[in-house]
Amino acid sequence: MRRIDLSNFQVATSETARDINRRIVLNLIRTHQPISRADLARYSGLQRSTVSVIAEQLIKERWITEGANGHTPRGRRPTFLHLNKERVGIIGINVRPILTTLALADLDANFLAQDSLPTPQDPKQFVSELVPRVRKLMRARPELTCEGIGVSLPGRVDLETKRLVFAPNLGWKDFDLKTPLEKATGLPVELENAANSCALSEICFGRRAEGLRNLVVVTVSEGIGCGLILNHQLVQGSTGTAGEFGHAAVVPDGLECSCGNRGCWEMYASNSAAIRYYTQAASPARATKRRTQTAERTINFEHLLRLAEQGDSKAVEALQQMAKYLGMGIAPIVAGLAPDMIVVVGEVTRAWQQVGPIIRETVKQHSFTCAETQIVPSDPITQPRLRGTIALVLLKHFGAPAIA
Amino acid sequence: MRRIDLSNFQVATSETARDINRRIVLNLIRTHQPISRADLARYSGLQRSTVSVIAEQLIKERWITEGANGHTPRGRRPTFLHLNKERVGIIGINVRPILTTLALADLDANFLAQDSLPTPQDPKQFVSELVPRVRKLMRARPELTCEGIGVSLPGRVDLETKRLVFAPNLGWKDFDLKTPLEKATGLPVELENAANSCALSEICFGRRAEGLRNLVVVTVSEGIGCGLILNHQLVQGSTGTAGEFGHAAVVPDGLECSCGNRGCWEMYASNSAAIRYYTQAASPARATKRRTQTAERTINFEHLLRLAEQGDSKAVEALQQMAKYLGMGIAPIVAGLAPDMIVVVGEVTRAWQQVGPIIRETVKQHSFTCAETQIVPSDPITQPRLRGTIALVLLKHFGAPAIA
DNA sequence: TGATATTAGTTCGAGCCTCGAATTATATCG
DNA sequence: CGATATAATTCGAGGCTCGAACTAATATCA
Repeated sequence: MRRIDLSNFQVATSETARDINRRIVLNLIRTHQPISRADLARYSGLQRSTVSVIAEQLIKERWITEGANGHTPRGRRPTFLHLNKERVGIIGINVRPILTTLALADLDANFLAQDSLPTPQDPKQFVSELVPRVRKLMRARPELTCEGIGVSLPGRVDLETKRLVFAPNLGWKDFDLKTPLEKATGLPVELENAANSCALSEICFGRRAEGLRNLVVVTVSEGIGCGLILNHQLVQGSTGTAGEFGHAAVVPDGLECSCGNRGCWEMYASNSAAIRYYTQAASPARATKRRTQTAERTINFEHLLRLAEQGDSKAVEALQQMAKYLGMGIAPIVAGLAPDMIVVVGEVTRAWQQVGPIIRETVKQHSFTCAETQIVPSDPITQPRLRGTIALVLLKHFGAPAIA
Repeated sequence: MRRIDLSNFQVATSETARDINRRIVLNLIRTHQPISRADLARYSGLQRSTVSVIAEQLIKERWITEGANGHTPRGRRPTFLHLNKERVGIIGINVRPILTTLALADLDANFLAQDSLPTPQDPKQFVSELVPRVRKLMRARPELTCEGIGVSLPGRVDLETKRLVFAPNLGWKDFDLKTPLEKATGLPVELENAANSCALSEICFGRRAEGLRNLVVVTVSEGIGCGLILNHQLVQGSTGTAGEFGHAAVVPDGLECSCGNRGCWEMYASNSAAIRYYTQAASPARATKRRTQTAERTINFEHLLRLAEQGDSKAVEALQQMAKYLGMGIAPIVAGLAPDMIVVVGEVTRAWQQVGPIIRETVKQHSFTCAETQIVPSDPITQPRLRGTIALVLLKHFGAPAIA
């Protein structure tokens, strides 16, 4: 039961009921397509007449189209409805420190065209390089009306100003990406943290996680980020910085982190940490802090994974150590939020056969009730970071209406 | 933006708009009373005619009443509306290991009558002792129609079965309190964990926390519990066990906890922990584990607080140690959930002048961005545990409607 | 082959809801 | 007293869902 937010509510008008039911029908079509009007009425509980009117409206607005006829044991054959893939396009942009990928997607969140560019150091230059590529993507399928642009960022976006306020890996500080992108393209732009994007991708399109009420995504790369879906909603916190469990301490008075805190989770369970474990094991005598940092430049995580796959015992041990700390950081999340599922995103999932059992075991040891929480790796094929940006835009039409 | 839950949604009917607007109006009356229809229209954005119809309906159903006339510089005087305190009663029950308190409250969550009883060991006996007292409370103001019973419990309630599944301090195991209480009284019963109740109390009636979007309540007594309000909603987790940050580790391989984990937060920051710190300091030689446990029976936390108030340095140090660990456990919550406010509930708030600054300082040191999160003590006068049970019942009428 | 049963989808009036203009009620001020 | 202003009500227009009645299409069976 939600409390009504008296500082920001929407009253109901005569069209509110339609808005609500239309969104429900649209969602049912998306998840059950192809589906007949009669079945929509059965699934939704609405009258067949009401479904017909809504369907007519959706067809007129070209959100859905009629398809082939279905089969029934007896009686008139149903007309199938399905989402109109020829109507709407969404641009998704996944900004990462080295490479930015972008794509045009249809209503089913299938990618129709993709592109990528090296991420420049300067955010202004980034915008000027990005805009022509966005335009090119839009021209790739000119029959599609572009509904908006979703952007996934390795940082945090201020809830009010929509400015990027914290992106240490990018080196950008307090930059407004939304306004110039909207001006240049004429499309509404939605920004979101990468972990949050992944979380949206999972609950909207995830094979196992779709529709879950409570889900936590843990993105593991140079740092660790968390995307929290609780009560079917993204948790952004008071200023948009929720999810920074990566900077919660797992080792009291441990290693100093760039955030100023000591013993942060991401100092022990990130890709960088695994590399540190490896180099320390490989050359224990020289394992001072300085040495470690220079070593990080010579071996990267990709390399480490390959070594582990080849059976290099030091690499395997480094991954196991990383997995143990991943589990130790996930444990309090399981205890505190009791999500239905935790999805791990990142290169480390490639070694899930070795890493997964250790994470699960550590969580089991360190958390109070994890019986119900599944811990699974994300499928990188689905490109959750990029696909989440599509969800970001689609939720405007498919999400629950803003009411009360 | 919320994703629509396709396994559990409500379509809109012709009455949905009224339901929504009615709840908005009811909330505006509650927070702004006395208030005129014209002002309600201004605050809500609804037409004056619509407000009038809704007000008429609420008056007819005796939720509100017309009061005195107001004053305006010119023009017809407004008729004030306010909640009808003579209409609805709510029974609240706060179950604690030693003492159970219960009260009858009005629509403004003011207590009209209170009662208490020693909590018996046997849950069945508890029900049979409780029921006559509930009936007595209802008879105290026979003109009030009782809307329901809210119960706050030191344990966790399974979301589906509504059974109490985990209440170590009570010694009850998997007990159904709801069904017998509903049968005996004929009233709907809502059960909720005590920390969650406090959280509801704070966002519904709290002086500082009312209406906050993201709030975490930390209840500190023999153990530590957390009530999470995120996006104006209680977070219950997949099975109703969310909030058990008390069983997240703050000390790796630390003291063994009854939950089986090691180094749990509540082993270091609960009242019991403070007592352990005190007894260890008072007789360091005999501070084996066994000794400590027997000592706990001789000194209680109440006693410790009084010693600290009198300036006993060992007692003060014990509280400071407790405060430090409180801060260390709050830090990851601040980092991970970025709430607008953290409210600390428990006896320890009596020593807030000493404890508060240490908590704040520790959190500042150990969390990434706490600039926005206020950390405040709850006011025990407001009886948040008990008042939260009223919120539990009132939210059925004042909460956002279940839609889509 | 034609009657019957069955299912899909449409039509249309009843009833609920909000909106907004017009109207009524009641103040203050010069 | 009349002008002006504010509060509250009245009432028709238009949007919405419901549900009964109706049309359309198909399989079954005598």
